[in-house]
This record gives sequence, structure tokens and C-alpha cells, in this order.
Amino acid sequence: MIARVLPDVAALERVFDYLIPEPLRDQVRVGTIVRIDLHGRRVGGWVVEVTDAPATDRPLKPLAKVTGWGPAPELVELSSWAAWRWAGRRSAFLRAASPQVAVRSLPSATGSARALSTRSGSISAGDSRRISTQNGGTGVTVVRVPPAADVVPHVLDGLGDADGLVLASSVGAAARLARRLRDTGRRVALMPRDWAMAAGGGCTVVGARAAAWAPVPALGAVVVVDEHDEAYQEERAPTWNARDVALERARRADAPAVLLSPCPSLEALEAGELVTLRRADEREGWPVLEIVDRRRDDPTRGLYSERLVQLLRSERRVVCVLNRKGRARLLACAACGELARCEHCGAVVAQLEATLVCRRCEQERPAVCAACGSTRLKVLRPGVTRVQEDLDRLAGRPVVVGTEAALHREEAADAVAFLDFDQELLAPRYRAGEEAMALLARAARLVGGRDRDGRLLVQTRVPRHEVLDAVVHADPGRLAVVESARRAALRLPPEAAVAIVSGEAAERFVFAVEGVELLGPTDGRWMLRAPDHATLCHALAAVPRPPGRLRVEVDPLRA
DNA sequence: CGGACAAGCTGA
DNA sequence: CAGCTTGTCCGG
Repeated sequence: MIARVLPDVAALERVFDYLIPEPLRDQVRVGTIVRIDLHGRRVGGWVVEVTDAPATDRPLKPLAKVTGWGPAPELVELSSWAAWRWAGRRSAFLRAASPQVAVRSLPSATGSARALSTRSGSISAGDSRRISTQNGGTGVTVVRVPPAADVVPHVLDGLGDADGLVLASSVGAAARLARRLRDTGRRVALMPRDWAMAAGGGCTVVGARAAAWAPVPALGAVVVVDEHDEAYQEERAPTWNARDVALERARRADAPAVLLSPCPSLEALEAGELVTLRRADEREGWPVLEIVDRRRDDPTRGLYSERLVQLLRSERRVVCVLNRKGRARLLACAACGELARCEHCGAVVAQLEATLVCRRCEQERPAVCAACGSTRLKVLRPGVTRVQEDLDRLAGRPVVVGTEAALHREEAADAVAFLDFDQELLAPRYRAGEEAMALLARAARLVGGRDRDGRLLVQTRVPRHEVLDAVVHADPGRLAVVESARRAALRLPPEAAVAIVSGEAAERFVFAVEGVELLGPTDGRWMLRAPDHATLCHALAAVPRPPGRLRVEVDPLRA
């Protein structure tokens, strides 16, 4: 018998045949992780096929060693699909589907999740208004769960009695969710720690992005919590998305998939049938949004509206958010009025700590006016550090001020105030609206819903923006309608499938791709656009990789 | 990727 | 021409 092995060697997308030594025969199957002698060195790899017909006439070497269990055959197959879908290497996906340490044996499943599961936490059928008729069958359901509502009943509902895969948007969220699910009596494997347990079967498998590749022997359900979260997308190429991998797994296993989100992505709405809660229930799950219209405010008040200061002086625990790091993003000399710019390249400099740092070339210099030598610089655009000092003074007590990372760091608050929300609403990124919505949902989770008197405050000059309108009405559908039409008009995802190609070999590569639209280059990046993923991915796959650095981002978060 | 080997460059 | 760098090829 012969093992066809894909080596775990970057830039080597070929399989090689090896003899399976007799004593190893019962340990080697599709997915098994092995070590092989290749071209004078010993490397790891995956068995991707077991055959008796070698693909070469040359004498075969034997496998050097069996390392242990690897991805199940269906995940080996899925890795080929993912390599096509995100124009990447199979090994990148097989690595994600492999245990972090060698697994020599699998624990036997001590009863299935089914036997141990209880349905006590499940929501009753009447709680949600099903727009579609599907229930428990196969297919994709998108459930819009408001931010302050508990997702666990919806997760249990999505899992039913099956062994399922549950994805959460961060490692911490996955660990918390695993604990909650264990409390309901289910047997739960938390990835990546419990890889072997998951592979043994009979449990619910929970994890973050990489867990989309977790072993689930009898996959009966897939649930993705906070499906809109950009953390599900791998930033490095191949830029695969865990939600999309999970959906494809569900489709192949003929298992139902449930996507949960307070603000479903347009991609999710396209993939499945939307289910919403009763209007009153969804409304309860969003906090009150207070819009501070700054269009007529005195510009000298800067970021500090009367209403903000009033809120900070109240007894409420307020978290202020400003996505500008450091002390100042723009400064001018207090003596001569000259803008603080880089002596090297002329771009504006920011003040992160003591020194001035160029935002383009990262050159550093002391905080002194280059024109007149004055050390007095005034802040035209403050960053969080400076705002913190100002607000402490205005509030007469310490105030929590941070970038959006503060929303992940803080446990709870009575109110979240976005000091300059226009920066989010009007960001020059095609997903800015959805990202701003996700930010408000995140903040909403911190402060709770109307029942807890949670409050969001945004300072803006676009008070009628559809994102704000959607949150005011606790109806994310209002944004989806507008956003969907805009994407269609601009032919951006999910209306079209696009890929961004960059790197020294980009030009050679994009001109070899046929049958798709080519735009650019902008800043050395090209955009390839096609009506759908099938067209785009087939076109990309038809072109051999030229030598040199090449980065292909399919479904870029920033186009 | 990284080892093997060939071709090119340098200095005595 | 030894000793080194750089480039190209290829793996079972």
C-alpha cells in the first residue's frame, strides 16, 4: 500500500508517494500526520490518499514515522475546497485542522452528547418569529438576537440533540460559552485544547476561528455566535472566514446551520433565512441610543459636548471610546501657528507619548516646533491620552477612556459614549457601516438593554445616518436594506466577489487572470472582481503562481 | 522550504 | 584556482 503525502513545507504544493511499512499499516489512513524523508531532509506531512497505484516509476521510500492522528478525511477534502475558495495552499488549512501536539490515541466517546443533553435551556417555539418555515431540517438560519439577550438558549436550539460545532468570535468567548454549555449537562470539547476528545466523538465542540476545522465525527449541527464579527476572518492570506468554512461543512454533512448575530452581515443574510424575535423582545435587548447632534455646537468645545459632560458628572459608570491612539493626532505650534510636520517627508506627525512620530515614515523627533523652536504645541486633534486628562478634569473624577479595545477590556458599564462616531460612520472603507453597527452592538452588550437602563451616547454630525437610525429603532434591518442597495450599486461584496492582489509578483499575476474584471492598481494593490465566487475562484485557480512575493486576499475586509 | 550543485566573482 | 556568494532546480 502507498500513502500519498502532502508535505508540510511552505511553497511546495505537490504530493509524493511513500510505501507504508507493514507494521504501520493499521495506523495510516487519510489525514494521518506522518514524517517523511524528502530530498535529503525529514519533514512532516499529511496522508491525503491511500492507494495501491503509485504515480511514478521511481523507487518509493517508506514513511519515516507516523506522528499521530490528523484531520478526518472529510476535512482533508474540505481543505482542497478552501484552497480553491481563498486561493491559498492546502497545507495552511490542514495545519488548522491538525492538533497542536501529536495525538497518539483517541479517547472513546463515553456516550454521545445526545445521551447527556438536556433541553432545559432551550427557547420555546413561540419565542421567535420564524420568517422561514424551516425548523430542525437542513439549511441555514440566521437568528437576529439583540446584544443584551442571552445567546445560550439559541445555541442549544441550534444544536438540538446532535453532536455539533459551535464557534465563538474570540478564545475568551469560546471558553465562557463552553462552560455555559457544560452547565446544561452536555459533554463539551473546548478547542484547541480538547482536540483528541473532539476527534473521539460524542461531544459538542466549541472554539474560536480555528475551531471551524475541529474534528466532529458525526457533525449534526453548526452554530456560529456573533457571525458578523470580523475576528472570524483570518488576516493573513489565505484570508479564510470561519463562518464560511463552517457553513460549507454543514452543507457537506447535510446538517443544519444557525448563524447568530445582533446585526447579521449581508453575507449571512444572503446565505440563510432570517429569523427575528418579536419586535418588543428585540427592542428590549438594545439600550437607548442618545444622539448628540454636534452640527450646531460651538467648535471650540472640541470633543466635549454639554451633554457628554453632564453624563460624566452623573453617578453612572461611563466608558468613553475614541479610536485615536496617543496624545494627539494633529498639532500646531502655539507660538507661530505652524503645523507640526515630518522634517523628512512632510506628512503630519502625531504625538504618541513625549516625542512626535511621523504617520507616514515613522521618523521620530522631539516635541518642538520645527519652524520657530517653541516647545509650546497646541493639540488640534486630541488622542485618547489627552482626552483622558481633559475628561478627568471636566468630570471631576477618573473617567475610563480608550480606543475600541476598551469595549473588550471592560466588564460592564452603565453607559458607553463614542466621542467622535463620524470617524466610524464615514471611514473610507466599504464595510464602515457594518463595522460601526458592530461597534454599537459590542457597546450595547456592555451596558445591557432597556430593561437595565443601558445607554449609548454618540457624538456626530450625521445624526440621521442609517446605522444610528437602526440602533435607535433596535432594528438592524434598517441598515441592511440601505447597505445592501449601496453594495449593489458599487458592485462590492456580497453583490460581487472580489480579491485584492498585492506583492511584487502582483502585476504579472493579475494580467494572467482571465474572465474577471481588473481594477487598479491603487497603492500597488489590484482588485479582481467577478459576479460570484465560482467565477472568481476558478479564474484565480487557472493561473500558476509566478515566482516572487504574492498576496491574494479573497473577500477582503478592506477593499 | 532548504539542500545540491553550477556559475560567477574576488584576491593572491 | 580555492573559497565564497548567488541563482536555479527539485523532491517519491
